[in-house]
Amino acid sequence: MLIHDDCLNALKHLQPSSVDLVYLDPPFFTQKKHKQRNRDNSEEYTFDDCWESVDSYRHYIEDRLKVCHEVLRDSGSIFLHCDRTASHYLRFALDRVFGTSHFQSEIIWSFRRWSNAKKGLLNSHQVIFFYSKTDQFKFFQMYQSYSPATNLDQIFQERVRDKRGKSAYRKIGSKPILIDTKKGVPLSDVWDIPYLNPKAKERVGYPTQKPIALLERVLALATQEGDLVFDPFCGNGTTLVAAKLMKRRYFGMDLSSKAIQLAQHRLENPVKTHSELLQKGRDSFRNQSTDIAEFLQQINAYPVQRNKGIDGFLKDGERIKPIPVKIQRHEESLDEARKKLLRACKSSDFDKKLLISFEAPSLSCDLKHNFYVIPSVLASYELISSTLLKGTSS
Amino acid sequence: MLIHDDCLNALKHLQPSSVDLVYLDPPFFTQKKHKQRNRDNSEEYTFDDCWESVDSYRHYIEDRLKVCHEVLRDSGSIFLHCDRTASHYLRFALDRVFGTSHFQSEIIWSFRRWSNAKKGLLNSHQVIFFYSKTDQFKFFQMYQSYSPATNLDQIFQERVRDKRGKSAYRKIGSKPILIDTKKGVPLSDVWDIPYLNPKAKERVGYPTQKPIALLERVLALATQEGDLVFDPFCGNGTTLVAAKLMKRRYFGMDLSSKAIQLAQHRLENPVKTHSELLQKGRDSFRNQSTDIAEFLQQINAYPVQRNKGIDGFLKDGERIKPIPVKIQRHEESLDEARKKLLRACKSSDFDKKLLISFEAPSLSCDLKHNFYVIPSVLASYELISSTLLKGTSS
DNA sequence: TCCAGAGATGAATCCACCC
DNA sequence: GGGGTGGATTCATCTCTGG
Repeated sequence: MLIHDDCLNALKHLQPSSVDLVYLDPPFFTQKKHKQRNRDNSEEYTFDDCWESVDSYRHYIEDRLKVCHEVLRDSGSIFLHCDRTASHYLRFALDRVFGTSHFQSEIIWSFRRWSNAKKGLLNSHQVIFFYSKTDQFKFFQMYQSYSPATNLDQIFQERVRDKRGKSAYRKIGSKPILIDTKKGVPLSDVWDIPYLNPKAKERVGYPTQKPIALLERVLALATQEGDLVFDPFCGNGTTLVAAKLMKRRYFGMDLSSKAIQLAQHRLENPVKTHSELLQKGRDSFRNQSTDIAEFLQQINAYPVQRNKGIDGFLKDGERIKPIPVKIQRHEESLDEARKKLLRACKSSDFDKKLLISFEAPSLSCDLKHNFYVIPSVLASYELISSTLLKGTSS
Repeated sequence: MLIHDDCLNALKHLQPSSVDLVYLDPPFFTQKKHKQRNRDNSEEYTFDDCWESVDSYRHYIEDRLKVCHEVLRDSGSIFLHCDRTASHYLRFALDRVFGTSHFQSEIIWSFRRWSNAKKGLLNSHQVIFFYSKTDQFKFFQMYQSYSPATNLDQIFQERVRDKRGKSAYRKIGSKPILIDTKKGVPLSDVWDIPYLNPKAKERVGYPTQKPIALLERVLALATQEGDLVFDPFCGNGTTLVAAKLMKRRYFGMDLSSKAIQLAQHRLENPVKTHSELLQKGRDSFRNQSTDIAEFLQQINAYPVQRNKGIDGFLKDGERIKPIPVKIQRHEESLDEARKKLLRACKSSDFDKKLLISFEAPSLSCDLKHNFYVIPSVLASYELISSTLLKGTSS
């Protein structure tokens, strides 16, 4: 259900104590007008985030939070999305409306972002406050995998306390007792979820669009199938799309009729980016074994992850053009490795190329292609820099 | 320099406008008494974090922030460490004393933690607010490496704007032009720095001890050699130790004489954990190639990272004991793989073991050792679960 | 019914020992 | 002797009990 109205009037359309989850992404008090054009430039979406004063902003928010509180069931929760500009005001308002003791989590949505360097740190997170209406709230624990540094062997061993109260592993004879497989680590409050890619199909051109994956996680934590989800500032309707995909009922409101139209349209044809990054996580792109990574570090090169022919680029401030490096794999012949590197370089104008080989007998150089081969046993930053980096061609 | 006194009196010891960086880690308004014993149980360190009301806490902090503001140079900055309990109050205080426009960053210190599960998300971050005294503040940009998902090839291509103002890659003929090597991505405001390990030598037994690595990053961002660093709640003196190691001058105050003694002692013998984790990052423990990881996922097994003989454990809720799995590598013979798995299992009472082999001709089972070998071409969750997981022994 | 304090808990990490 | 792996330790915890 979608209503074009101020959410202050939500009670005209919703029963009190009927909603299981409120997710809202209100204006952030940026004091700016936000605009963005859609894909074919035919429409411009805007919203206004300018206020007379902090106080008027605070009142505006607090009044609407009160309505949210009223429509929520006792077992319900609210997730409030904010950026750093006014997060403290928003949390204050939540404390007042929901009560300090119903604060559950400060969720950090962390993402990687491309941006020009400014003075200072690159802002790459937003905050989601999670409050429950009462102490008895719906919550479905999720688990994440153990850290790679964890000693899993040991985690599976049963423990007891000895007489002095120290913990020890229970053993029969010399062998420890194994216990049932564990589920993993409870989900942390720092969520690394990629930002909606500028080219993602999921994008509809509305400002501040959130990835569906983020909303899916929120819905999975606090609702079941059939539950009612309410988004009082629904905008382009990401929350509602996520709800629809996950078989929750949904109700959205927005002051902009264009937003409502857009959301309506999205709900009829929900598109979710099938992104490998979103599904498998950033690390799935890491295809280098640690050996290779260490080798690259040794010769002072940047690692490159998504290229079969190039493993890294040599770092050197004085050179204008980077030099691609490939490290021969044990399952590759020297000639195969050579071909892969050349193929990968075909479409660019690298002037020199470097192959590190474990089977080449000595340093060699094919001057026609400016192709250097260095045996891995000799490879060092010093040798490389004296051979390749000195004769700079710009 | 270390002074045993309330930092409200800092001006007795410090000139106004003399300090380059203030880092503080004040009480968090947890309304609890915090204690911890040191390594050999000879000393107990405590501090009190109980307050009459939020207001008294707020005043306490605000008064001390005013002193910090006064001792700071115009080019100086303040980093205020807080947890989620009262971060909004602290930020209000900073806004009032330093001015909203001097807010620079909300830094998220994120870590992995071990704690028993509760209803809700596992709290695993703390917040550091970064404010500058003026707009002209010292800041030394740091860079981190590109995300593995980044297409580095493309980053190195020069870009220009076309007539319509859209950016495009500059090409000569069909080949893109390569530009100078880049420095990396500007440091983000989400910092993943491991929590101080329970067994770390760096630990001195004082509650809430922060890792030196965290402080080093703060100091590197906002100070140079010789600069003066002030910690008004220095506790065990981590900030000062970091300052000393980085050749900054330092000044610490604390209300507890035990803390001052401890800090003094630490400064005389600064110990910093030489941690592989801190140096190389968590991913250095990941020694599995993506192929192996995908294979494990396919057969529904937990990956194990730190073991030459065991690559994973089969997941199954109904079984009592986990079953270790090894996947034969191409550079290993079947017999080597077999031996490695058996050796790794020696000290535990696993009842079944599974080896996935690319050279075994067919499924085989050594009943004496309960050792199963499955050819990799046949390996699937269905086969494995019907062969190994059904006949449960508890 | 609420609060304080005791008791149970669990995985991430460094360390030290062992081949 | 040096890399690998088992073991110990911890709680700006979390939960439960009893007064």
